[in-house]
Amino acid sequence: MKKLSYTIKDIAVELGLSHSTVSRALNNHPHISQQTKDRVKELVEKSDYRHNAVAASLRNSKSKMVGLLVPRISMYFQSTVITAIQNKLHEHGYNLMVCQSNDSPEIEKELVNELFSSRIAGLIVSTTLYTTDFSHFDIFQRANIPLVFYDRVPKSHPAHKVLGDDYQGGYLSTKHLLEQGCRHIAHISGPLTCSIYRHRYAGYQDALAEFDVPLDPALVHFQELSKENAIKASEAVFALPVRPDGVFAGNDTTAIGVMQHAKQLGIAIPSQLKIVGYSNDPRAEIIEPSITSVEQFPYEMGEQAAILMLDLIMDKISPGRNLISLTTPIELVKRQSSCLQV
Amino acid sequence: MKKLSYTIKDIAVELGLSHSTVSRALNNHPHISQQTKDRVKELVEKSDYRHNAVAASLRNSKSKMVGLLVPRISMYFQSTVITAIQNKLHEHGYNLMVCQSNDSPEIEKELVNELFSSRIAGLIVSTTLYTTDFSHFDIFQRANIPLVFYDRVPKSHPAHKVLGDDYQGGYLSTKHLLEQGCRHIAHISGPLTCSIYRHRYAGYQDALAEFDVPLDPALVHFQELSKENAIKASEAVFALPVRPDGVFAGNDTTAIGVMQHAKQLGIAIPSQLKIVGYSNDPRAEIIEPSITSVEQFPYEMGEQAAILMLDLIMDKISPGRNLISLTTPIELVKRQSSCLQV
DNA sequence: GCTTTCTTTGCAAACGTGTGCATGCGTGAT
DNA sequence: ATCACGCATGCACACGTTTGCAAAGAAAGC
Repeated sequence: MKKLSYTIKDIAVELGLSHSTVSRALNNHPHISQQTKDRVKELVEKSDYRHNAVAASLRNSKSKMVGLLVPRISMYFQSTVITAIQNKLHEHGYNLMVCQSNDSPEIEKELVNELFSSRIAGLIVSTTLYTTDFSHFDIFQRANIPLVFYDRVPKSHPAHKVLGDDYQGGYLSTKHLLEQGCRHIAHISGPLTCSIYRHRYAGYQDALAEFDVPLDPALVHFQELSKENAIKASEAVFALPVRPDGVFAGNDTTAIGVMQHAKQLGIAIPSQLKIVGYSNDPRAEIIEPSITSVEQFPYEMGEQAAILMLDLIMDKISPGRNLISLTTPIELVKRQSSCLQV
Repeated sequence: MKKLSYTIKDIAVELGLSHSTVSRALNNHPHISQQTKDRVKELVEKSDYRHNAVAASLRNSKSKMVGLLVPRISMYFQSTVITAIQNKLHEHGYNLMVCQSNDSPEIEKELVNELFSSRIAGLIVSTTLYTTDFSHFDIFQRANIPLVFYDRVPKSHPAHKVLGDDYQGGYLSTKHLLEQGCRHIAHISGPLTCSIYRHRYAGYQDALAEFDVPLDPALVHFQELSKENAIKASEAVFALPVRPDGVFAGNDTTAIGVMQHAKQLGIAIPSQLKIVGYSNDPRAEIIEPSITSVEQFPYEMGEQAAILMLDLIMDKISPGRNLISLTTPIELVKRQSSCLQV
């Protein structure tokens, strides 16, 4: 009980065996007698010996760790996805190494290399808002290590993807506002370098076109979705000669910011202004009036990404050229902010 | 460009050097000529070689990975702490392996062993609600691997700790309600197996005593802090012959549940009932009326835990005897739910 | 009793990196 | 010419585990 670390050699000498026998006993190798296995496992149980995953990983060139690279851990959507991924991986004996890029492409690139250094079994990624060059991820594909993108995915980069139906989210939100009578719908969303915002914008455009409502560039804002930016954009659109009667926001933080600003201006919601947010943040149903939002089912999305990753690791998927792209459905949750009657 | 993994040997033969020279060149060893270092680094730059942290970790018995074990990732408090820890560790070249126990002591024990298996440089833990036996953590101390608990910490187990001032939080919350005139203050909180709830309860008791208000056992509920449980406890206390005029809730989810239930009963807030929550969840300031809550500064707490961990790893602060216990202050954020005037 | 077969175990190499020690080379002093 | 010395590099082993192969012993068939 005085050593700092114990190895299979220690228990081998203790039992008068070779370390190979101990290794095989612990791995339930069929050529080892039951008696020996029992002796080994009994001693291991009551000792401070713990399997050294580092040594095993080196020897096998196999790892039980999956990397996860996200822009920010503490956003509601992301932390729920992480929860799901962690639970699902743990079910299958895998661990998770979590890194955050803080939406900086430089940090992202650095972390990709660090994660590769750790010889992880696979990498799951949601990119930064500004990642347009995806070549730093290619090392994983060249090394034949599974790589799965989710939510924020590369534009035209060949890779496995799990994504929400952002086009449909944008389309349904805008259509809903149009059906509620809105004709001047502002769109305050994130930078178009990012896949999800491009798709939502496309849905917004198509819905407008369907209702023969012309797109007014003055009503469209794209920037990082902070509360401050939300208020700035809000000030801009409410200063226009024709005030908007609807807002489709890129997330719920923005929707909340717009709503609070509108309240200050004395604009009645939903009668004078209707608002739709995105992601169905817990705050959306708590605020008054409650905010209509697009549910993305982040837990299910995380599970899908994890399952896809596990399948890729286990080689259950033909390793050839077939790239998998899963789209998880969204659901428009209608609340008071956009409907006179709910 | 056809191999799957490259090693220092590959670039050694490419340059006509030995792998030891390459290793030393990459580590900036002083005995290697600048010319050789440049040649090595140039080739490494343009190749697919990446340092193998697994092999280095085995050779050095040193790791650049810190483990984090939390009950649930996606709670606001925890995900903020994780964000802080990850950022701080990354500043110093360390990575983070995140596991969640889902508040199950069995899973926690299992994960502690898995984390040890990965030969992490240190472990940061917030325990489950029900962990009363902490012996599964001892292996880290016996192996001289830094171990830091935060928030939910062991009762009388010798270990480094970073904790919020839960006693003060409980005391100030209750005192505030008393000062606002409440005399029948319900306390709906988490299981007393968990340190933080014990401390908050002690603060609650002391504040009551200070105002000569007797503790009414019927007003005190301890269970897992879900919304469902909040409503159940709420129903119980509002069915009492003397209705409570104040509620000190163990978290904001509970405070929200109580508030919504009270609204349904037609109880006016804050005039007939005053409510204080805990953790200052983003929802607390958004709901109407906004909820008074205890800010725990989770980002600062995470940073402190990470800094302490890094100090332990680097300085090897004599890990046996001097146990460090840091208490981060709290702040009562007064809002409409508890004050007639704000 | 001898050979074959099966069961159980040990030996030694390998994974990729880091490092103590030895080695070789060039320079300058004696 | 010899020696000492500093500099740059190579050799070989170690970290702890897994695994192909060999081997020893027992059981079984002739």
